[in-house]
Amino acid sequence: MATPDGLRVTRVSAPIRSQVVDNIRQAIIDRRLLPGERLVERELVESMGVSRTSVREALRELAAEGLVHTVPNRGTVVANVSREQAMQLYRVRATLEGLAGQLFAETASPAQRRALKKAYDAVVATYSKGNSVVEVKDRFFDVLLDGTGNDSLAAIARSLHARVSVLRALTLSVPGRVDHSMRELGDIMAAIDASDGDAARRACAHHVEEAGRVLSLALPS
Amino acid sequence: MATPDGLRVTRVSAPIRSQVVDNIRQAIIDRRLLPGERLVERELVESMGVSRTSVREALRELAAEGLVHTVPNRGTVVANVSREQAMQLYRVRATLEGLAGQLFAETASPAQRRALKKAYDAVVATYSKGNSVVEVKDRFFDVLLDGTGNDSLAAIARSLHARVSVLRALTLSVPGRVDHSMRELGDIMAAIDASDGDAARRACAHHVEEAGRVLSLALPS
DNA sequence: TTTTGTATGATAGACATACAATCTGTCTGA
DNA sequence: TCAGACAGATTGTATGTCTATCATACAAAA
Repeated sequence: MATPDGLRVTRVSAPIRSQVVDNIRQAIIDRRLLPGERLVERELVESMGVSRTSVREALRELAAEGLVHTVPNRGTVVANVSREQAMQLYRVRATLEGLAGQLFAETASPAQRRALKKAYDAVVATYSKGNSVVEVKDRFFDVLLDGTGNDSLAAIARSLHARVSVLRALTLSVPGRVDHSMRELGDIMAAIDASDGDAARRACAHHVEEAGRVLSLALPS
Repeated sequence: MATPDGLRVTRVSAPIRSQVVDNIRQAIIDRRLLPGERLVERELVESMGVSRTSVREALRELAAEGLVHTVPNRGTVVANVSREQAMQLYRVRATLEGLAGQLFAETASPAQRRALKKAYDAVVATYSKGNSVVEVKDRFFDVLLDGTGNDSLAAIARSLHARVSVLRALTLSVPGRVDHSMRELGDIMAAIDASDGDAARRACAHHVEEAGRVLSLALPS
């Protein structure tokens, strides 16, 4: 039977616990919850108006994602990414986003390329105005990951991105970083425009590696 | 105060929940639980002798790992890896294990290299006897991951490995695959012996890609 | 003064129970 | 035949209880 995607019914009632997961995850990514901050079950229960069951199950999910740490009998805290761990994560991210860039350059559809170009233009426009490029750059990489045709890769890359997002404030505070970053983004765009998979891979990997390098300078060792 | 590490008390009792996680995860990896099989909470409660709370929290962790799927109001099943998803996962694995091989070749200590050589010899010996090389080969890659010095990479690679392990029976059933596999392993070992990071990366990636290619032939499309 | 012992409070870990919500069949009656 | 009602099974959520562990404070002893 032909079932057009347009008719597909999205599940209306998401479990409460997944809303709890999303709330806490977003709060961590947005730095409303800072590394090391305790996530006391009772407080979460009260502030979110759900049962302890839902809160605990949500915390298990987040722990498995690596966004929080649970110490037996002591509770859960927002994961604190050490300097060394940050370097490790950036190394993995560089490799994976390199793969993402390559796949996009090699396989993305015209529509996906147009979407990426649009996202890129938004980054440039925001940069020109002197505003923070954080959101638009996230959007750019979101589009890029979607265009890889590899959902597993996208999911893993996004997960890693979330885990290091707690450090993002540091990266951006480094003077001159944003300018370099823009140039690297331009290189990525150029390689993709040329459908040069190998160049796209190198450009994406380089972009993340540079961010990691800058971060290592800004991080308290 | 000098506190020798030898006196440190390791946590005796892991949380029951994590034992439940380990049990189910191992059962999935060992194919005692097959893809699609339902994980009914009540049955798990009875068979493992723990409360429903512990079982549910364990299932949340496994779901976050991607080893099981939870459909709201319908329950949890062992994750079924589609052909396409398998290809995606192998692509990511190839990249990550390539990175692992490179890091090992470039940074592993002499002791770690000896351990890897030992694991390699065990694979060869088992192969010569005509026995299944599954376990010894897992051991080989375990040692390799440990020697990368990148725990984050090791954790992610192991997680991916677990997710595709449900398909392993298929890969091994392909005639001639084991011989090819042994040759690829030899290439990896040679590159690492030569401390040639780039060659090790290519050899490791190639090994996984070949496994994926063979799998794609064996998989019901 | 420093160390050791003890009390206490806060919190998580685990369990049992209860009930609501949802899905999956089966059965019924038009 | 088939829509709809119905029952059973299972998950989703909430709640109360008890225990284990940790942090802290403070008293007692050396």
